[in-house]
Amino acid sequence: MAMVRLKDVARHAGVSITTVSHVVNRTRSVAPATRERVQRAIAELGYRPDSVARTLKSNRSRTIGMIVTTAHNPFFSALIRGVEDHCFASGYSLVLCNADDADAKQTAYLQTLLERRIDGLIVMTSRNGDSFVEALSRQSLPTVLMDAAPTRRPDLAVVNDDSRLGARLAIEHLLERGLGDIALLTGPASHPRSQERLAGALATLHEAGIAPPATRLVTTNLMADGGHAAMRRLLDEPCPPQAVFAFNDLVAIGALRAAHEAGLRVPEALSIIGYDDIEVARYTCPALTTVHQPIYELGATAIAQLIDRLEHDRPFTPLQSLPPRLVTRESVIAPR
Amino acid sequence: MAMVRLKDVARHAGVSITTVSHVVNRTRSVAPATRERVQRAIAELGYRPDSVARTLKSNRSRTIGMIVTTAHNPFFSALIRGVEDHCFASGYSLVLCNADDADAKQTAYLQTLLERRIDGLIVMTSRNGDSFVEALSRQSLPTVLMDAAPTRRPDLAVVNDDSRLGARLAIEHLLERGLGDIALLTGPASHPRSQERLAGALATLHEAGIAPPATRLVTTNLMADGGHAAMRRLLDEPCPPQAVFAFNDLVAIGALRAAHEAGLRVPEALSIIGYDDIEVARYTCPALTTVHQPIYELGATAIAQLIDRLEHDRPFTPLQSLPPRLVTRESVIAPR
DNA sequence: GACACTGGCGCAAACGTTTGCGCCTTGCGC
DNA sequence: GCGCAAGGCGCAAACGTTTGCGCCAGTGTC
Repeated sequence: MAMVRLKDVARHAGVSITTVSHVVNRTRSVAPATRERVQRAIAELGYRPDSVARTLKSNRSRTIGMIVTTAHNPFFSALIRGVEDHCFASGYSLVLCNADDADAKQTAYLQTLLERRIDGLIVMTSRNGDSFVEALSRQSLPTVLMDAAPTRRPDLAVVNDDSRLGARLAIEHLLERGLGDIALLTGPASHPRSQERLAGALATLHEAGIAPPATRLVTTNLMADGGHAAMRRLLDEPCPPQAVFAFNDLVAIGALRAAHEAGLRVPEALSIIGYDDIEVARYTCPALTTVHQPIYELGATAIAQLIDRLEHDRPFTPLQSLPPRLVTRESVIAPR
Repeated sequence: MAMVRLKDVARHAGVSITTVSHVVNRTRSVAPATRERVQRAIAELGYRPDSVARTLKSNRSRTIGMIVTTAHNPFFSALIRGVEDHCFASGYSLVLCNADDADAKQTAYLQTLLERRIDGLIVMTSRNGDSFVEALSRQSLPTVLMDAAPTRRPDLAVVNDDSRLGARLAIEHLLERGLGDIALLTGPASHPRSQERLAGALATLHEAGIAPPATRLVTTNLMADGGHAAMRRLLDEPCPPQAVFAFNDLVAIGALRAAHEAGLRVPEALSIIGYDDIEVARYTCPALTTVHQPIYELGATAIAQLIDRLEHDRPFTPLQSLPPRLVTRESVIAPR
């Protein structure tokens, strides 16, 4: 079925292509009678404007690219969801790219996206490689970085959760419950959020006069298997910790499982607190006490800002940090 | 930074636009000396072809659309991942659309995608609305349906897991363990996979001479909260079942949680089996016995077939059913 | 030495839009 | 009755490619 074009509509309505275009785009006034004739022709023929030709001519694609490191984390589904909803509502399309944190792949994706003339970009990777950052900075492409350090560039914005605060909430909660011997299940050193959480946790402990020994800091891959392995290492030690702060829920779930396998009751023998509040966190046994990130809102904020910039060229807010909050469930021991 | 165009390269290399284009696309022979000159010019200027203009002219966008109902199910992350990886490897881009199973939204997305001249489409929705199916059938757009009934249309292929077999595996496993009183936690009647699983389960039970009463069939929304609610209803009955077959893992996890809350030990007092084998299934306590779907492969198969069709116009295989397999963990009681 | 062929390349017309420029026709003021 | 503004519309040139057609030079054939 051949597509209907502007010229078909024009012929059918007995006007010029120009007029049809102006009717479609409301871009100059057209006599009511003509307009109606054109609109009828559009409806009868089922005309839909070709967005490829539009893009070529007008240099706007109404497409935004999103590069993520997929990490197998349900966290991302919710995030993408937040982005995608808003895109749709504003008539934008989303091109999704899983970059695996591989610098070469990120850069390749960026190239592809540029070739497709995306209007804006959202990047959420745990590590931004050099060649990627460099390639990005050569463009003047409105970009929102998630999980990154703030910058001064006017075409770059950052949207984050306030991980330092989140970590503080977690640690304070444990301390309030009388739990002073806390192990930290961190992420890789290249992961900005992990570093923030680590800094926040350490600062809070420090204020309480606690300086955890090196054995209480275990690096994980931020996935369930990593949490599991880390917890086992901790439990092998002569004197296991009273509590564990896992830097995300997947890690906490792995830790939970390791404790279960070791026959340790949570929270009686060991308290565990997570971070993210992914969907399943409330369904684990025991249900996971965790720091809630406004995941969907994080995505929505990023895209809202981007589209706002594109549509009304409003300047970027350089940094937006959304506050996390504590969700108390069952995996931390009740106060005595 | 203005983009480099074909004409810039042409000027720089002292040849015509035509020649540069042919060098880029390897589409007709060019004298070695000239070719090298052109290639050098391309490298020096950093030329990258504009895929929008290409699409306009050649009517191929190297873009494929994917419409999913996001259902908050980690299942989808893995699936999308499978699709996306293969897309990237073949130089295609993926436009992602969350349609929420809303017919109007699905149709709207389809329109948008058509306007963008996608080359192919992958649809995974639990229910394909009428207006959507009709709009789709008016196009001759190569499309792979996942989770749908096979069709005879040459531009439509279906990729599935063999849910009937999967259900059989689950039920047989329970029967082997001496569990005859089984409740089924199904999905909505509009969900093709659920119907297949239901049919498979019922058939297997029937062969064993068992016909479950209506109270043993509970419909859920295929999410954790639904599984939780369904399980509670079941436990409220005077005589709860010995075993539960949940039609996906999220439902199983909800059920697990409900059993836990009711103080019922799994699997000693109640056996639970799931479906999908999502990442977290192995980390629940007890770890979930479930039917493993080759999720990533499902996605990979769909996209591989689609791209194969687009690139080498190989005809579609109308139906591919990938075999699931049983994964035995801890949530079903051991044989006596 | 005329001829046909071939390899190497360029011209220019598409693809489906958007948009600056400018041409009519009216209507109004004087 | 003339001038002028304004409203209503169309022409044609872009946007950056791909590609059919055809030109030119060089080579081999009889």
